[in-house]
Amino acid sequence: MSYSREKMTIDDIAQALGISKTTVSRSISGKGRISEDTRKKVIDYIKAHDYTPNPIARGLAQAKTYNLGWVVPGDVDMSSLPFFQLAMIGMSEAAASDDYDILLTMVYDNDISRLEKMIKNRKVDGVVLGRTLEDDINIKTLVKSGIPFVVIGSSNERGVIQIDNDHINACSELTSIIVMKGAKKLALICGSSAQIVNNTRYEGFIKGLESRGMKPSDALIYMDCDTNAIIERAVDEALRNGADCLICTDDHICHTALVKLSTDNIQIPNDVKIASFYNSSLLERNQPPITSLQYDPRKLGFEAARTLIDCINGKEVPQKKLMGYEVVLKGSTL
Amino acid sequence: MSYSREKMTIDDIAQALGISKTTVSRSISGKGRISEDTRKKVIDYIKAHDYTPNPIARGLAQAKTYNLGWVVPGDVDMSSLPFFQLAMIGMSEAAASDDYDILLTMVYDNDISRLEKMIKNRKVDGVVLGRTLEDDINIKTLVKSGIPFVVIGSSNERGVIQIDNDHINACSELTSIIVMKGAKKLALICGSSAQIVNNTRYEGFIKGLESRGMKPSDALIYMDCDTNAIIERAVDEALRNGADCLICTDDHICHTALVKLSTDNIQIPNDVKIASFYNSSLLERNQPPITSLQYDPRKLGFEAARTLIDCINGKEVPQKKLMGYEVVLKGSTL
DNA sequence: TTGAAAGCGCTAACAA
DNA sequence: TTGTTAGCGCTTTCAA
Repeated sequence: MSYSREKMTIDDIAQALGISKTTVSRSISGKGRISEDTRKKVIDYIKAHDYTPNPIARGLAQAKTYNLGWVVPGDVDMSSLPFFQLAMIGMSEAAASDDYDILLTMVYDNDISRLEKMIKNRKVDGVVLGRTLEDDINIKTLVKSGIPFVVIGSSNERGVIQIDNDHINACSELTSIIVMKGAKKLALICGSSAQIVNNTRYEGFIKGLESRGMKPSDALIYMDCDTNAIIERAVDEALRNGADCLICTDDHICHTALVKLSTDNIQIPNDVKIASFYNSSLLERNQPPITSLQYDPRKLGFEAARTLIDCINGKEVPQKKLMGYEVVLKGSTL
Repeated sequence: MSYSREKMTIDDIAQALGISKTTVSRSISGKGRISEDTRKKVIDYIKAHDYTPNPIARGLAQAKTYNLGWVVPGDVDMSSLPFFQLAMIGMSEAAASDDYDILLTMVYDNDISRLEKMIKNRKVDGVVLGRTLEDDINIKTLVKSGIPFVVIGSSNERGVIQIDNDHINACSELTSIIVMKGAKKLALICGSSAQIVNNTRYEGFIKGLESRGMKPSDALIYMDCDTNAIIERAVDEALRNGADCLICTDDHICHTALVKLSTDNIQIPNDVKIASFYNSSLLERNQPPITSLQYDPRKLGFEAARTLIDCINGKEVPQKKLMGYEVVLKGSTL
């Protein structure tokens, strides 16, 4: 294969074959009626001469870019990095199979100018938002712009297409199992309630309790554990109040809790059990291994891109799609 | 701000202001001589009406895309995901400040078709390759294509612009310190020699030994520890041969070694010391904490993008740029 | 089934 | 300093 930079155009092909540009264009796109003969002639010529249409020109003519925007927060903690990377890989697979590319944009809590610019510049045909917040300015911006978009996560905003893990049932199931296995006093150590996913996990937790005939008040709930200090304090307090199992909403929290427990010489699972509603490599080598929920971020990204492309092409898509999960029981809740 | 999709063009502005398209274009780009008066008039109008030029059209006219390609392996192990994510964030910062966007491409060991396509489609003005291999097909492809590109990592290929961590000095320094602190028999557990970085780390290790008057043969060297089984065997053998310190070339290896040591009930640092040539969050919560090298992948990405943009603009850039590091001594080598 | 011609929105020679 | 005029490479009416 040669990547000759000297560009062959649709015109060259037309001339070489003694037909018109239009015919060549139609043969390539498959639009409009064309005789099989000429069509084959064109295709063969293209293959033989290794021609690639210029997508920029096509973009100008069709007002399309064949790019999908991928919007991720630029200031997340280390432990959620793999999630975004995997979702991106999934997206890229779905996109590639439809000849779309992924255009990356970073947003920050106090600065979404890059997203605004990407939209105004019309550099993408649609957008996937990698994470949702309560009262999300990114979503508002996207809605207002009228550009097709899909979010990974859930949203209360009207009409937003959502691809999410089935957090409610997953968290509920894990909670329920833990209660069934004998835990009497659960403590939920929950991350920032600004992130919708944490509220969803909270709901699942409650649902799990109730499925076992317990009430929210039977548990110890610590919301908005944003910093390591707050997490440690929550762990402390939970133990003092007689918690026999700590449930962490993500692995960063769980990790911090584990460090705290280890420092205080508290044994798992003998002194207290622990589980996490999200698992990453951070926890996998812990001794004992940590009971947790397992999702597939890659699939999430894949589905988001597929759905977005359908949107762009004007197909009907479901407003919300939930992906599966696995409950992985390990030594930390024996 | 309004994202009105009804597109204003340069023509509309020209007409509204009673001047020509050219003048408008020149006012915006700053190219060519223009009176301050008309220039200001145009700029004001644009601001007042919230006009944004269509980059696709500009791209077609200038044969530029204002996109940088970001090429990453799609099949890496979990532990190196954060590295790529951070490098990407850095890239995106540098790109944004020059009004470039990042276009993502995934490559696989046995399939670089996405990269080839990105190049042939002319969807990017240049490319950053996120990792280098010995005899790298991606690099060969890029060289052949003639497109400007920069690699993160090192390469033996002629004329390739490289941005890399200063692995040699970093690894040498860490090795040297460990010897100085009393280690007599070092074992190097090294990853795949298909990745250039591992060979570079090996070199640094040797250099460190020699700086203390030791010879390579004074150490135990295990190359190509690609799988967990091989790593564990290497650990086993090293200990049997009297190693008093294991040096792992990356944190995945280190992690696996730690699990093995823990299983075998071998105490760190009393029975054996351990250190890693690369550190990620995987290791940070280990007890005892692990001595390791610390780099800044974000800076690496930033520098790569900056350099690439300079390349694209025809500036002279250094063939190779090395970034700093920190040696972080922790309890695992006490 | 095919072609001519206009146009997508911008840039850049060349003139004036 | 400004304007005229061709394009950039492709798609898409409209006619033939």
